[in-house]
This record gives sequence, structure tokens and C-alpha cells, in this order.
Amino acid sequence: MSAPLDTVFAALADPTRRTILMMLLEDDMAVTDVAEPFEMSLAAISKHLGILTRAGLISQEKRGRVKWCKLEPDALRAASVWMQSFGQFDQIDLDAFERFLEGELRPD
Amino acid sequence: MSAPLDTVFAALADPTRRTILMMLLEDDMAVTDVAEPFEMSLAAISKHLGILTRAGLISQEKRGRVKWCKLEPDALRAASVWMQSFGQFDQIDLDAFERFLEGELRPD
DNA sequence: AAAAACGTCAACCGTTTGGTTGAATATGGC
DNA sequence: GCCATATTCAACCAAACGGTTGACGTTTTT
Repeated sequence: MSAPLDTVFAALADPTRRTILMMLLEDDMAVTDVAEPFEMSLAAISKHLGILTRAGLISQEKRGRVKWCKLEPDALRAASVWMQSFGQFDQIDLDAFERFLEGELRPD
Repeated sequence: MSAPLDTVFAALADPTRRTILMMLLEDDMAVTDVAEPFEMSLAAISKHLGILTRAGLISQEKRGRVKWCKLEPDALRAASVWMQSFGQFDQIDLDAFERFLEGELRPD
């Protein structure tokens, strides 16, 4: 299954979504509050949050009428490991990288 | 300028391009050789290589009639730093992160 | 009970993406 | 000079993306 890395990187490719992640770094937030600093509609932000949720980068829990958004740093670990394989190639954990190749890569 | 992270993450979001990066991890390769294991046209691979090049993830140098592709791990460092801010939040380099916020983030 | 607040859904729209094919442009070997 | 090799370009296509608006369903407040 190549999906996880696909969706995580695709989610991170949008600056609005990266900004949202950074906002959530400070504290959990309601959808409306996430949307407030942006100049786009609430529906657009709701979509962005859906993409972040499907990528596993955040979780959403509804309490009463407000839906709380929470950062989920675990999803970033897989991607982070992937990137370190290149960025810090000298410090690479070759076993982890091999396991990654087995599970994720299948060239054609 | 938010472009670098945008283009790097967008480039990484495609499994074909991630596979190409991994192939280049072993050695520099000519475009035709990169394309060989894939079931798509050479033109398609050429486009993928263009995207990786514009993202700074690889470089291409033409020698004779063959264009050599070379991994450029530096471009991954910025993105890697970005991700570690979340993934290993306990080990975060706060100074680097602040610098990142100054340069890259501008919420609206 | 009515109104306001919170959030999503559905339909739409223009742009980008990932692929195709066929022609074009070097460069190298005979 | 001629043909094969290596790569890109241009035009096209369907599907996905990022945004909008308006209607809708819940929950809270008054």
C-alpha cells in the first residue's frame, strides 16, 4: 500500500494545510477558530481539515456542537523516516530503510 | 516564499517520483535507464524528472546525448527539518523552527 | 418555540496533474 | 551523409484540486 505516504505528502504540499498544522501545534482548536485567520470560506477550511484527517495528520472529535481538531504527529514519522533516508544519508538506519523498501516500494 | 516546501512536498507526493529518487540513491542514471522499469512512456518519466528537478530534489547534466540524473539530498533537508518539528516534537530545535516560521509562514 | 452558532454536503467552476501520442531536436556511430 | 539513439516539445485528455455558494442537519441559547 503506497497510499499513506502519498496522502501525507500531498496533504503537506498545501501551504494552508501546513499553516493549520502549525496552529494546532500550540493547542487543539475548533473548526471555526481554525478558519478565522484565513481569507477563505469555512467550507474550504473544512475540506482542508478533511484532507489532513484522511492523511492521519490530525484527528477530529465532536463534543457538543463543536468539533475539535488535534494534531497527530505519528503520521509524520513515517514520512520523516522516509526523508531522512535521503537528507541524512550518512546517518541512515539501513534496517529501517530496507523494511520501508519491502513494504512501500514496488517499482511497477 | 512558500514555493520550496510546496514544490518539494508535491514532488514527493507521487509514488513514481519517490521510486525514482530511491533508484537514484544507488547511482546516477540516464533518463532512458530511469524510465526502463516503469510501464509508462519516456515522455511521462521526462516530465516527472522535470518536476523533481524544479523541486531541487535532483539535478540533470547533459553529457553528449545522454542526460544524467543525480540525487540532490539538500533540498530534502528543509522539508525534513519542517517535519521533525512535528514528528519529534520533544527533540525540536526551537531556534531553527522560529527561523522557519519567520521565513516561510505568513498565515493570510 | 425560535433563533443563533457550528459544521458539512452538493453542485458548480477554473486550473493543475499525470498520462498519452506524434513530431521535433540533438548527438553519436557507421 | 545516413540512420539509430536519447530526450524533449506540443497538443490533447480525463481526473483531481482548491475554491465558491447555498441549502441542510445539529446543538445551544434565549
